[in-house]
Amino acid sequence: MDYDPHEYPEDLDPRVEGLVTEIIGRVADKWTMLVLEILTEQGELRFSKLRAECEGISQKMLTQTLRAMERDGLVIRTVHPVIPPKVEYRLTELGNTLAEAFCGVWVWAARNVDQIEASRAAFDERA
Amino acid sequence: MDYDPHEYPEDLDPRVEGLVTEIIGRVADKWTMLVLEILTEQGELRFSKLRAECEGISQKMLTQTLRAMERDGLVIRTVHPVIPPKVEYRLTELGNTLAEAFCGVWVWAARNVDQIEASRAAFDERA
DNA sequence: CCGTATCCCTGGCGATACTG
DNA sequence: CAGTATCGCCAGGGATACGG
Repeated sequence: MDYDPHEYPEDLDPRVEGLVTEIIGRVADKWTMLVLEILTEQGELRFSKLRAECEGISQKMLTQTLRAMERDGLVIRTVHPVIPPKVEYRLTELGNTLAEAFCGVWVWAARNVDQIEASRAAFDERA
Repeated sequence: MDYDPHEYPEDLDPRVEGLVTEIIGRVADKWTMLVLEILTEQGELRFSKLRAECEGISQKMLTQTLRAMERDGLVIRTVHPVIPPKVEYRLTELGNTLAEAFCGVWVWAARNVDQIEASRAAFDERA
């Protein structure tokens, strides 16, 4: 290592900048955010319940989203060895902190829905 | 209207829930977040400069992203009637508040890069 | 019930060329 | 320089069927 990372503010360190962008890209997608929100509110849920909550997600996408989240250490997947199978998902501590970080975005969106709709209407009017 | 919206916490109001989800989906994408970040740090930028900062974005995607952000009221587009054309973009007040909301996510990502990488390595190992 | 595998197709996105 | 238009690709994601 050529330099002390503590010389740089976290988000300006060129070593992590690319990684951060990549992680943001991974995590900032519709379904991930929704799963995060749902698990935050409802705690541990089994696959089918989670799917029902996700309104319109396909089984494929939910599985895919959960796998990626598990890989990133955001959720814990618990398989209960019973028949029929029962698999439950809950957030890790890391997942909880991410949900917390995103919380501000949800609040922002809820708070500014009207203004955004108005802006869109005005924009579409001019065109 | 059948009920008083003030009876519900903002994010549980069924009328706005769908809209919020839609807005999140719109706004939580890689390029939007990056543009938000760049304009926050650098203030007003012209198209070409912004493109250079966006490392790997195509002209099409940048135009598209900026249009959508303008429509949502996140950026102001200023056309200087000179030759050659000069167009500058800057955040609106709404854009600034969104950037602020996303700030927590950037900090989270920067702070947890190592843990995420470790989690991924462990996950891939088990497979 | 949960997950994988296969097929298929739409639409997102890059590349390129062209205009004001 | 900034933006639009057109073409073409290929990957994301739905639908379906099957397996543990």
